[in-house]
Amino acid sequence: MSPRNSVLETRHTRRRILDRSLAIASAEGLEGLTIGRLATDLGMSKAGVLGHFGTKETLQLAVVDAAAELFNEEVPQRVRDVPLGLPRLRALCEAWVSHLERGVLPGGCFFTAAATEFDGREGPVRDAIAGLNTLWQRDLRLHVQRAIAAGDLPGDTDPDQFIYDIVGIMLALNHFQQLQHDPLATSRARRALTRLLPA
Amino acid sequence: MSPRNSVLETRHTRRRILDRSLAIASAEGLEGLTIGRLATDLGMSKAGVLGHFGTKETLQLAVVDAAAELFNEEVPQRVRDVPLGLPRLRALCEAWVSHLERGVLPGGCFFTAAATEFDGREGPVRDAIAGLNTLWQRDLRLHVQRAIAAGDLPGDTDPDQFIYDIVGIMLALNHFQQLQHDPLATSRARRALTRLLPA
DNA sequence: CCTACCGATCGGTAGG
DNA sequence: CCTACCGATCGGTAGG
Repeated sequence: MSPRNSVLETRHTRRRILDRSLAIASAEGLEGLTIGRLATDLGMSKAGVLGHFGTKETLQLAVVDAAAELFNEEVPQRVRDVPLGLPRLRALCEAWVSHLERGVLPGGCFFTAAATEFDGREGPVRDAIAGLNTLWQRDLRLHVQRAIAAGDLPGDTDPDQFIYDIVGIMLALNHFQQLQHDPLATSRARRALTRLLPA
Repeated sequence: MSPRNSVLETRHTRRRILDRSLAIASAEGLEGLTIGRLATDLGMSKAGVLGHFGTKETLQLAVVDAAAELFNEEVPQRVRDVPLGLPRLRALCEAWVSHLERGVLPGGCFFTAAATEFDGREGPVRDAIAGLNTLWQRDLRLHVQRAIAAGDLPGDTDPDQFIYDIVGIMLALNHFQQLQHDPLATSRARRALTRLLPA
């Protein structure tokens, strides 16, 4: 990578590249993220950037990973002390809304952008995005099932239908926020979630 | 354009370009739609393609227009005989689901793809997408308001919240269909809509 | 980490 | 509608 830099500095540079990549990719997509643009933004050479990842696809995979890590810190980690089942499910959704409300990434939800961009393609990047999506939905389903078992949700609740509804609410939030700049988007999301998740 | 072709042939070529563009753009995005790719697919030269539009941006705007026209034929036009208010709203949503179910475009909903791709940018293409979105939602709102006035929806219904919910259901349909290839996506959408729109 | 390249492709133009 | 170009940028490599 760099014959002059220490391991620590190398790691720090990699982090800088990934942070900038997340910001760019959330707004312009994982293809709009070009090595040249990244190099200019960071005041580096293209070869310097690419040296950390080898190929653009490896960079894209690293960015997807970094996005998953960020989401994990922003949502599940923040509510890990909340009791399992319905309370946890409610807390997860609220943390999710709050994450989008705070505009952590300039282009809104990274995974919505990446999923829409790559759902019509093939390859490891698409697979990584779809896989993380599946994992997250499996996690949500677990809490829905627990809530049903505890009697906090009606016994005839269809867990997958329930997750479908939650995902729809979150996709709509991102949509109204990013495309229409609608300041009421988050309160609409919260209202829809309150209706879905009884107190 | 073409000194050898008649006006009719020219119009036909333009139509061919737009049809192919819609297919490409729904799957690969409006940026992934390149002049060279389009020319190869259609067995034309790049200059031949570009001659119909002048610039790529003009082509993109024409594609957005063509997508709006297609959606109009596929959804509102098909249910224009259904009584206004709740019946019409239900028919519109069903035609919308059916449009996505039939996979009219290979990449799913053009506007979901285009909106996600351009919501972080500026310029006439973004404005066109956002404008059409606003128009369509205004149309939906009209029917919601009529349904409320007719007593077919509760008097305390918030029209914008209602539209938010519908949009979420449709976005989730496209999401589960395109990313997860979930064959149950359409039936989930219909179930969610049935719950929202009383019979 | 850099400079200095490479072939391929981008959007677009000139001229017929 | 075509051929034949243009400069700019793409991802990527060689070599230090």
